[in-house]
Amino acid sequence: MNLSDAETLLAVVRERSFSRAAEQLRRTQPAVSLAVRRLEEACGERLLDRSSKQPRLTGAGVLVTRRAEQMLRQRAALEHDLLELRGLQRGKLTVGANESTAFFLLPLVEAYHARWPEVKLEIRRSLSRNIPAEVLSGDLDLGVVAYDPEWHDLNAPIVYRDRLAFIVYPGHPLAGARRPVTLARLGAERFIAHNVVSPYRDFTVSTFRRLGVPLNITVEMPTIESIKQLVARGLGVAFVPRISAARELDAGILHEVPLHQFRAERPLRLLSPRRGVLSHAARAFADLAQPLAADAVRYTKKVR
Amino acid sequence: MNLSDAETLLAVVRERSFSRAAEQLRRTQPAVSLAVRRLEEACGERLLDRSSKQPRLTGAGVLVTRRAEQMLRQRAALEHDLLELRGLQRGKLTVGANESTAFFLLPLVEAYHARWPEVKLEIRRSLSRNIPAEVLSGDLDLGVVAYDPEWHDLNAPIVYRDRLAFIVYPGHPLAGARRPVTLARLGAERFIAHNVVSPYRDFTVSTFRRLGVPLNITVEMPTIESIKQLVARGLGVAFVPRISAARELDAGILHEVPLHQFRAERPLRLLSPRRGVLSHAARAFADLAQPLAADAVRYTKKVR
DNA sequence: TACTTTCATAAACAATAGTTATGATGAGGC
DNA sequence: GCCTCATCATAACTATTGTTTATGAAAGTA
Repeated sequence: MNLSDAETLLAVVRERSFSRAAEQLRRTQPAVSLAVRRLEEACGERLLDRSSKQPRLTGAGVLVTRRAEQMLRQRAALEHDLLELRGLQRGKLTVGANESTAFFLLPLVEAYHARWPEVKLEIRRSLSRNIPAEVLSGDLDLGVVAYDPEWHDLNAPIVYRDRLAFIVYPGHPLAGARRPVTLARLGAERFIAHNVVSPYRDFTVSTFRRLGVPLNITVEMPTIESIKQLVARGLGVAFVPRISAARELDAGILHEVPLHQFRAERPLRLLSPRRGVLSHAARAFADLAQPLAADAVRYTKKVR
Repeated sequence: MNLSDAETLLAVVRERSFSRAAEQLRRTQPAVSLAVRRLEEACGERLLDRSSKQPRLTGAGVLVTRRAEQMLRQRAALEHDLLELRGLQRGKLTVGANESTAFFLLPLVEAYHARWPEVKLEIRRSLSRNIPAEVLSGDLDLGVVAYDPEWHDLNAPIVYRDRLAFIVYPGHPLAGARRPVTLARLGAERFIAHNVVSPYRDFTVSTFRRLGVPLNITVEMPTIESIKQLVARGLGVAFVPRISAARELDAGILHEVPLHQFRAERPLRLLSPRRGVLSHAARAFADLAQPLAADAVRYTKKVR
């Protein structure tokens, strides 16, 4: 059984004539006759009674047309689905990020969702080092990491440059500092740190050690959000990715203090499979990330 | 888009391999590759991501397989429908008859329905003279009439021989008559007649006239059923098709009186289109009518 | 009865799908 | 790290299928 033959049968029924059906389908009349015959042979039943003036459906013909209509409806629905998918009125997109890079995604998610509300966008927390493999395996459509995986089958363009910001609460003695502060002056501070191993944390610990400055970590918290809250309440100071504290810094809830001798800047990269198929939804996300990234780069440069 | 290509895609997804799918479908591997590619070209989307070890469905692929499954399910359902139709577990059959021939159909309907309860059997009352045209036009699948239409495009085999029975109520003076009664003795009877013009009635009226016997019609009734009831209550006598009174005659509610000089026997014919398609349901009905008819013929002959 | 319309059929041609042979690519074993 | 095996892609060729052109048969219509 063949969809185009089914279409032909329906045309014959609709037009009540083989020749008119042929005309409408831009075929010749024998082609229509043969199509109907093919169907009849496939079904082992006569589908049209040609004995009277107008072709009439037989009982079997009624069954066949009913099912054929269903099938063609499915095909039409599929075409519609695909159009939607292409127009991003449908689809699913899973982006992997770890806790700190997730902050970078927030404004992107917002923009993406505003533009294409019908695409289901999922940000999946994942261990930074697993993300490349997950992108490659297809578990993730895209990934955001703070390092270059240097895998030949992954694209990993830089989409953002973030840096660690040293934050304090507004009443802190350093809060108003205009000029960069030396790291040595932080030896007396009580630090609130992330209890997850990350490149940022490693860098911080090793830099302090190198300069012989004591790093006094008094509290460890599982999320950046909780770290910011503690800092805002004056319980300590912290290093956090700047993007993750942007809102609080703007609002004056937290203050950033510029530092000498400490520059923890990491480019964020958007990982996508080089060979695999990027969905329309993923491509749109990447396209959206690019200009936003440019802005972000300019912004961080200006501030720095 | 093509159902067999859709099947191929599903096989690839199921087997997670082009070559295994090919094996299962009794095709070569390139045939499978081409089928998938055809689908992809038809959709304008990649459907399978071949970059990883196992082919993976893309978003578009998920949409396509979902719809393809639906379509194939429809096709399977259609096959099932056709099997049912062929096995008479489904279908519809419309048989045309007029009021008197309908009685002939009663035992047939019973037998047919008992054998194939899933076939919707409709007995449609129709004017006798219209039935041939309705069979030909397809409004009726079959027709039963008491005359030979002699249309070259209708089959009209005799399936039953019925005759007019002269019926009286059990207490009637003629009720017990062993030997045939002459028509002249009926001149004093009060007749209950059908108020519909029919070959039977015409024959009766003209026979009485020819023999100079008065035909005293005191009541006219619209249905045979009502005539029988009046006769049973002793309100008069009547001529009715024997088949229509068979039950009452057997039960002794009515008595048949054999007559001299009066033999109104008409063969009932089953009309079917000679060129058009007979449904399985109709053919089964005709096949059922044939042996039953033979019995009936023997039976009436015996009684006569 | 001749004419017209409609569908069926046959032969030739065109298009499509399938096969064989071979190449590219990546995974796994040594 | 190199080789081998497995898997899918590609190209050329072949087979199959579908379409057209040409014609015939049947039935309705003037």
